[in-house]
Amino acid sequence: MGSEDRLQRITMTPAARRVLEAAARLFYERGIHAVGVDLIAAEAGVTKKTLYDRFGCKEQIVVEYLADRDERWRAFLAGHLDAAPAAPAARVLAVFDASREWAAQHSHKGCSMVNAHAEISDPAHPAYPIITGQKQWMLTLFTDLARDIIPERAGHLGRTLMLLHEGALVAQGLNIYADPIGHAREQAHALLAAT
Amino acid sequence: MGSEDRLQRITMTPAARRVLEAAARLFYERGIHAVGVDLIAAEAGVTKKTLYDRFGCKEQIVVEYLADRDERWRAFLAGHLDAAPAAPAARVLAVFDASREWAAQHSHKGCSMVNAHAEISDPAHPAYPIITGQKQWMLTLFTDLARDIIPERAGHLGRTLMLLHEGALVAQGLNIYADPIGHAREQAHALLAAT
DNA sequence: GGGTAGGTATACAGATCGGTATAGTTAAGG
DNA sequence: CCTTAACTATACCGATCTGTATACCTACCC
Repeated sequence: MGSEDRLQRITMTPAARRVLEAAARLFYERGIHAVGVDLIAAEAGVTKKTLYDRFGCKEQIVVEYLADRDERWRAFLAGHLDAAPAAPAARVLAVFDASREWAAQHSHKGCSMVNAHAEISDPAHPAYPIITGQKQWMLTLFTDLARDIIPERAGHLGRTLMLLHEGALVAQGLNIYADPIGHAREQAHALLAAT
Repeated sequence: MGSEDRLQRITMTPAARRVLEAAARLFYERGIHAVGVDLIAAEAGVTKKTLYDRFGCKEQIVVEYLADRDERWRAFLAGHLDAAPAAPAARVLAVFDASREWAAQHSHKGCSMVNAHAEISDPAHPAYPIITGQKQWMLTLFTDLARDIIPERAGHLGRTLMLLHEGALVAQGLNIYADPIGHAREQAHALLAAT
């Protein structure tokens, strides 16, 4: 949480919000390097001057895009976990349910973090820790949930759930077959039942 | 096979080969849009004119890059499958072994097809069928292998293996934890043993 | 021995890139 | 009433982008 605060601190005026919305849509849909600031400004209905007054540089827009997406996803997931039954296995399945719903709404092209990682190679890039941070956080989450099921093999189970989840996101983005997240959920269910 | 022949047909002179090698390395490492033709030509020790005489346009270099990588991977995998025991389960594990070895050698940043898909949004792009084609081919392979184990649930098992495999490639590329492909192999083994 | 294929070297064209400069507008707040 | 923040509009900068043009070299092959 602290890391996002240090990175993502920008006066979120109405125009800035429109810029971020347009940038998020374009970056996700076409890729980061393929989208220029002129296009972002035009799509946001905003002058380039305003854009640069708010964000300073394109790199900062990228950082805000990923940090915002990360924040929204965590909040979305938290909502699903709060609404889920207390049974440990049900909470694991709630993660997959959240992912399926999220994918249907915002991400038909796979995980934005994975996609961004394909374009951002330099670990010194300010957006880099956001990408790896979310994945580490997800692994920790799965491991924590696994600890309530089989404490002695929490790490092992957590890593397996992570694999199923990431694989499902890729399969969903590349349209390899229908409803891979549902399939992953089913596999997770079988895995937990066998324990 | 037929589709690659139609797409990838370029006179592979020594200079063209050097261009392709440089482009493959740079595209994979830094992303496709982030790498310019001038850099490719310089790294290949070749004039821009030669580059354009061989490939015509940058897009064609991208196509050759992905088609070549796809071809190499399939040949690499075929070698591992040929060397594997005839037992169906062993052949499944051989795929994961091949992936682990391939990743250690050529791909520390995840699957080049998935990464390229993050940058190529347009399905009309000539490289698009190469990307989706490889994933479909892998799903078919897993399903065919699964058919020799439990014919009545081959599709189901094939999709699960695909999930584990894709998830492992992502986890490996993002460095989420150590040796995810080995972990996926282990899970595949447990899955087949339980059948 | 002349044509052709595969090169090198260099210069350039037109578009687009990220980013800046200048000038003016509008609304809120002490 | 005057300042300031948040904007619009437009023009511009230098760098970099994909792609082309011109001229020359060299080996091979019929």
